[in-house]
Amino acid sequence: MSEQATATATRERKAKVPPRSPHGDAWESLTRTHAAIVQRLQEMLSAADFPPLPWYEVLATVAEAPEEQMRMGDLAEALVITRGGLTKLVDRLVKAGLLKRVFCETDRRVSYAALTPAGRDLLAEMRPAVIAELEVAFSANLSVAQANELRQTLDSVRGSACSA
Amino acid sequence: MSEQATATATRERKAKVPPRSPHGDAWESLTRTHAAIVQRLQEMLSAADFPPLPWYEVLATVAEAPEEQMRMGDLAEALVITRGGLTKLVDRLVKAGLLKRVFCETDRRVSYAALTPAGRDLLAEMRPAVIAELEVAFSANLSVAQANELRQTLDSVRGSACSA
DNA sequence: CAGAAAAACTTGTATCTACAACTATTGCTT
DNA sequence: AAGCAATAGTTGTAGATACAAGTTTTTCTG
Repeated sequence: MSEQATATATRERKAKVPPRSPHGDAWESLTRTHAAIVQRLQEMLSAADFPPLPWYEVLATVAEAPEEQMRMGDLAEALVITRGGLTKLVDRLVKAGLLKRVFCETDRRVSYAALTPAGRDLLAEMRPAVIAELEVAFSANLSVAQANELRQTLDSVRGSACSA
Repeated sequence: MSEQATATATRERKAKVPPRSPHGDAWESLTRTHAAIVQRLQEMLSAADFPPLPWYEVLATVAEAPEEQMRMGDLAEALVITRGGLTKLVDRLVKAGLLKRVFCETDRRVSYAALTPAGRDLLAEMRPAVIAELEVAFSANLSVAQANELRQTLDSVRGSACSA
């Protein structure tokens, strides 16, 4: 069997590489679309003298949390970055006055990242710009209904990707 | 009482921050799902002693190109990374023997990244592992038909995101 | 047909991220 | 209650990426 495969491969080199699959193609489309939109957003933010995209993601995530504060570990998980990386990212936001650290009374190990007024103000400024950019990127080819459908599909995929 | 006061204060503070939008939610889902799957793939590759994900993406993209080679600029655009970044990425792959640089006869400015036999072999080894991981992540919640639909949706979004 | 402008790629630098080791605190087990 | 394991977060270091400036080759223009 592998003899035959090798012989075939010798004649037709590309046959050695397994073919693409529907799920693989969907992934390729997902990753390239993601990268393209990230690029657009970063260009826009940089042109408007806003902080980089990861800062926005932190602010937007913390703002959704109760009391506008979040445990470091939970925040890292939500953003899908490492805890070490988050520590330094939050350090920068704290230094910029956009977040403050809040220490837990009942468990001295945990610390929270909490929105400051300046952080809330900046988010309020950035959000419309980000959303406008996304509208341009999405709306041309995606109705609101389609956007919701897309979100549901992706959420379910993420559900299984995280659990396993 | 104080609960109500707190709730009101919270609501008033958050009112400064513009609300979320359907497209914004779709984007959030897209970016987090992307990150989650990347994380899974990288874990798998590292556990199997394979090179990191960007190497796979380079190999897979070059392998699809005619003659299994691609101009640096086109490759950078396809991967949605900067040309400077690609130069160094390809440097590493060349040093590992997976790619070779081919210089254009008619235009001495351009250079191609071309697959070596070792690069083709490695891709042939990695692809099944990557696809298997994606099948696990996707298949649980996505039929082949749904995967194709997802790909089409994302492709059309990318089309408008890139052109503008 | 010079000489400027553009194009393709590379390089230098500074920042950011991940990975692994480390500290401090809490929970569990006997 | 003592000691070991688990949890939460930080830090040190190495590697990777973006951004901007630099080099070489090609194209355009007067």
